[in-house]
Amino acid sequence: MEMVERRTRKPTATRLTAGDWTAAALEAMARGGLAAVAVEPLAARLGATKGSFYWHFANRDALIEAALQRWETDHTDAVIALVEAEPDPLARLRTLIGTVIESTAIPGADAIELAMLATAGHPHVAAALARVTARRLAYTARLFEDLGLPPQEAGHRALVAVSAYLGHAQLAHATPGLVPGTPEQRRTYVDRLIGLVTGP
Amino acid sequence: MEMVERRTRKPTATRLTAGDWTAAALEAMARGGLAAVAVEPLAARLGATKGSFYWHFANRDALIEAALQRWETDHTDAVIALVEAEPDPLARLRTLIGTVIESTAIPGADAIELAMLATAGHPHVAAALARVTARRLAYTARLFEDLGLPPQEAGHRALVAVSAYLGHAQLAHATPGLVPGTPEQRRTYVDRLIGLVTGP
DNA sequence: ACACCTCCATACGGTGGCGTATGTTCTTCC
DNA sequence: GGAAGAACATACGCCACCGTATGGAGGTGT
Repeated sequence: MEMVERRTRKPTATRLTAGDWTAAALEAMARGGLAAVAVEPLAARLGATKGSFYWHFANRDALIEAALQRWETDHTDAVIALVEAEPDPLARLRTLIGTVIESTAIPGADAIELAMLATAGHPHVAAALARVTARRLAYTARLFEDLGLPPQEAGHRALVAVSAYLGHAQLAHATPGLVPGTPEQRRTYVDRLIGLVTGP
Repeated sequence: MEMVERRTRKPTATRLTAGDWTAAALEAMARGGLAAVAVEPLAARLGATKGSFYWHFANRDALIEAALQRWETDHTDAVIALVEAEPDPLARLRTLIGTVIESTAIPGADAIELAMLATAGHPHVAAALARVTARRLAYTARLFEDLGLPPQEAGHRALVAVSAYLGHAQLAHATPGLVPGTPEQRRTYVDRLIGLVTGP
């Protein structure tokens, strides 16, 4: 809600790059969804005008596409890299589930993801979402296979696990009170969830 | 973009009721989300004008509130009533999970629900969603308690089950190709899901 | 059959966002 | 240090939607 300071933002940064716009677009998307990725509000937030934007991008859709691509590459492999550091398959699965469930408790951590799910009707969003989800499912299924499960069984459990994460993210966002609130409650819940998806 | 035919729609239906507007609002919400619940498009779709709408409702928000309330009362107890017809707790759980997962395979069946999750930021939507979700969780937890599980354990499994449903609905909507496609695949998946959430 | 109330159409002003056209400043490079 | 181009500002027309104001068509009772 900054009031005046229009021309006194940063000592540098009089000029903007395309990356500044995509970053602002992702930030806006995290707060207000895809609808908040609007040229003029973004320009106001960046202390610029549309004239700048339409030099860097052809139109709003081009910005959305660029922002999604950036998110996809930046964010997708982060968790996988973290998980891959664990030694054995079971520890990797624990780390994976624990990390993603814990992320739902951090306000705004999954905001972009939820915004994308909320706008799955948009072509670019649907495409990005499909790629990321496919990779997640494949990776999770591979973890179950490493645990010794046959492919179909591993696929089913991966689907349950990913669904449980997505649903949990939804619940944590839409109805925070109905989800484990304290870190300990989350820990025991995560343990129980892991126990169920790795059950006999 | 209809050109003329303004007064030649249905033989009857010259006058509209508030219920007609809420029904149209829910239909629009199922197709295009909350943003599609717009007064003028709805009026055009109903063959009327805004003059009619603003006689029945104070503003757009009042329509949204009425539509949500109608959905909440109409749709909430439907599944529960169906499930409650089953004899024993395990059969109820099977029917519940089978029904809701199967509903994700029917195109547009969960559209309103997904639209609401997509717009959980809206106050009325958040409130309706919280009420419905709370009742679902409580009911599902009660099913697990009827299976002989202690309250906390039942609550955890209910959370897993509801999350798995919500996540599955998201996946089925956003990335239909990554979810069991044929009825048989769904059946075996549902069996496996039930087996996991009812596991030891 | 006439006044009345209900229900609706028409017309209007306002807002917020998109995209374009054109001028303006800053940079860079010779 | 001046021209060329890059990066931006300004101003405009356009569209979609919200909400209001006002008048006019229906029924309805008496």
